[in-house]
Order: sequence, then structure tokens, then C-alpha cells
Amino acid sequence: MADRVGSGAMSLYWHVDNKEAVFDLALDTVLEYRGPQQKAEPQDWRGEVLHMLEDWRASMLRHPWSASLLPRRALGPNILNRLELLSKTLSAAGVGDADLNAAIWSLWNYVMGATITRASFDFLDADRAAAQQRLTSLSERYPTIESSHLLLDDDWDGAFRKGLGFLLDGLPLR
Amino acid sequence: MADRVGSGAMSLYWHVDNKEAVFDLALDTVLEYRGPQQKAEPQDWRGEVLHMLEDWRASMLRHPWSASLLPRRALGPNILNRLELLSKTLSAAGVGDADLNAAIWSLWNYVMGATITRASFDFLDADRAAAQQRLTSLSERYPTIESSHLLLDDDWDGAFRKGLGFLLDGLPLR
DNA sequence: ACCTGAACACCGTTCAAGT
DNA sequence: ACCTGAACACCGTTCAAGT
Repeated sequence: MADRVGSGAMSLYWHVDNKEAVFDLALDTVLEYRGPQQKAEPQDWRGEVLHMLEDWRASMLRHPWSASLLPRRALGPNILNRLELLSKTLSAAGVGDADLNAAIWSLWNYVMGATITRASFDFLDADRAAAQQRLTSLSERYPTIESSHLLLDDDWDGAFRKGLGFLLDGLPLR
Repeated sequence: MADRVGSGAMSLYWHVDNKEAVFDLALDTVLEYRGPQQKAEPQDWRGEVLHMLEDWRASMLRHPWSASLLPRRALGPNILNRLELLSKTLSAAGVGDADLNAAIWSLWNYVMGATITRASFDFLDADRAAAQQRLTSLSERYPTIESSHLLLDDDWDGAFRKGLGFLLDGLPLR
């Protein structure tokens, strides 16, 4: 990092407490959200939620280190902004107060899990062909998994959207 | 670890390649699943899924290091066993082949996200009172979050079960 | 106010040598 | 076959000293 900035390695400590602090700053920077580009239809809550969560995931996947980082970091302002926005949207859509928090956390869980999993598969499978091979032979002993190609299907984006749809379908609206 | 076994630190390297290998072994050991204790009603697919996923989460929370570890690890036999079981149960419950993988991954995502988040909040909030204080002041600038007590509600188990219910409700059955 | 190099503590691993 | 200590590389951080 000091190289990138063109300074001595120790100079950084003047500006920042320690490594952890750098992580906090970097993470929250990645997670800035500017909202949907054109003003959306006021009634399209599904579209709004979908857009925000897909952007969330995409932002993190652009910086794969951020995925493994998020869980252990403090809640920065940009994360809280997203949660606030999510709250408002869901509430307006008709999710009752008694269900609101559970709904938000379930969406959070879903995005976190999907993003972290996706990012780490990228790491593991740097060598695409070898990975296919490995997963195929792994599958052999698990018939249902094998026949559905659970481990071989690599339409991650599609799976993300589809599963998110299931979850949104399950949210109880007033 | 060498202390625990009562050997010199370097002796470990005879039995195991390196640190990573130890992690792989430890993780898969944690995730062993014995199935529901008493033979469940054959038709109670929801109960079966719920039991397996709650056990999954509980197993990992018993060893909080495992949560942050899972994403970057290889898929061990015990994990695959769980996925296989999940496949079979959902399929039998009536989830169509075209939806099956998305359904499985969405449950996986949910469990991963919930467990990792929960485990790391425990780490961060070693000091309960200070954490409450910190979260309260954080909430101030986010009215919807504040009024719903999103950050202060600590019924994690309840939220997990409830959100999981939403997701299961949203799965399309034939 | 801002930058720097020397020094230290910590930790994963290698290797040659033991039994 | 199994264990060990010495040694090394790596990295986050402290501190006293510079401008």
C-alpha cells in the first residue's frame, strides 16, 4: 500500500491507527450506494429492493477481499444507509412492524451468504478446468447432487436473482 | 495445538501438511450431521429442513472460528452430505427440478449469512453494555432502523427461524 | 505537521539431525 | 516411523529521530 502511495511503509501509521482501521475505511467506501439511477416507479418495491441488493453484491464482488471482510467489521455509515433504505422500502411495501426486522435480516443473510460464497469459489477455482474435474468426481458419491449438477451449474447471477425471488415471495405483506 | 497434544510444535508437521489442512479437517469434523433424532413423520419436510439447518447453524456457533472459515474451505464430505440430504428432502416435498438448485443455494446462503453474522457480532460485542451504547448512538441518524430497534433486538435464534420461514414459504412447490 | 529506518514480537514453515 | 530445535522469512507495530 505504501508503494502505491509512494511513501515509506511507516508513514501510513501517521494517518491511520492500524491495519484494522484501513479495512474499516476500505470496506465502507466499497459499499456506498447512490440509489436507483432513474427515479423508479413509486410502487415498484420489488424492483427497488432487487436493484439495491444486486448492486450490493456486485459492489462487493468487484473487490473480493471485501466479502470475507464484511462480517467481522463494524457497521459503517454506508451499510447503515442501505439497511435504512431497505427498512423504508419494505415497510412501505406492506411488511408489518412485527415482521420487519426478521425480513431485513433475512435479506442481509441472503446477500452475505451469496456474496461470500461466490467470492470464495472464485478464489478456489482459479484453475477452471481442474475445478470442474474436482467437482465432478466429488459429486459422484452424492446422487441427487450429481443429477441436478448442483456443483457444476455456474450461472451464479441467475441463481442469485432466482433465490432472492423466492425469499421476496415469502415475505408476508399486510 | 502442540501444547494440547503434549508434543513439540514441529511434530505436527509430520501428521499434516500445513495449517490449511488442519482447518479443512477441523471444519468438516464440526459439520457432521446425524439426522433427526427420532424418525420424523415422512411428510414433515419443513420440520426436517428446519432441523437440519438449525443444527447446521448451531454446530458452527459452537465453534465460532468455523463460521469465518467455511467460505474459503473446500467442500468436505460432511457438507456434501448435508447438501445431498437437502436436495432429497426438497425434491420429495415438491420443488421442481428447474428450481431445485436455486432453492438449495438460497438456503445455503441464508444459513451462511446468518451464522457468519451472528458469530462475528459475538466477537465484536464481547462487552455487552458498551455495544448497546454504541449501537444506540449509531441508530440515531437512521430513523426507520431506530424505531424498529433493528440493531438492538437480540433474539437471534427467533429471527433466524422466522426469516427461514419466509424463505421456505417462498419456495415454489409443484 | 508529517515522514522515516532501525528494531522487536509473532508465527508458519523448512531442514538437518535425532531416536 | 516419528519427533525435535535451530534457523529463516514474513509482517504488523513501536519508537526515537529526522525535516
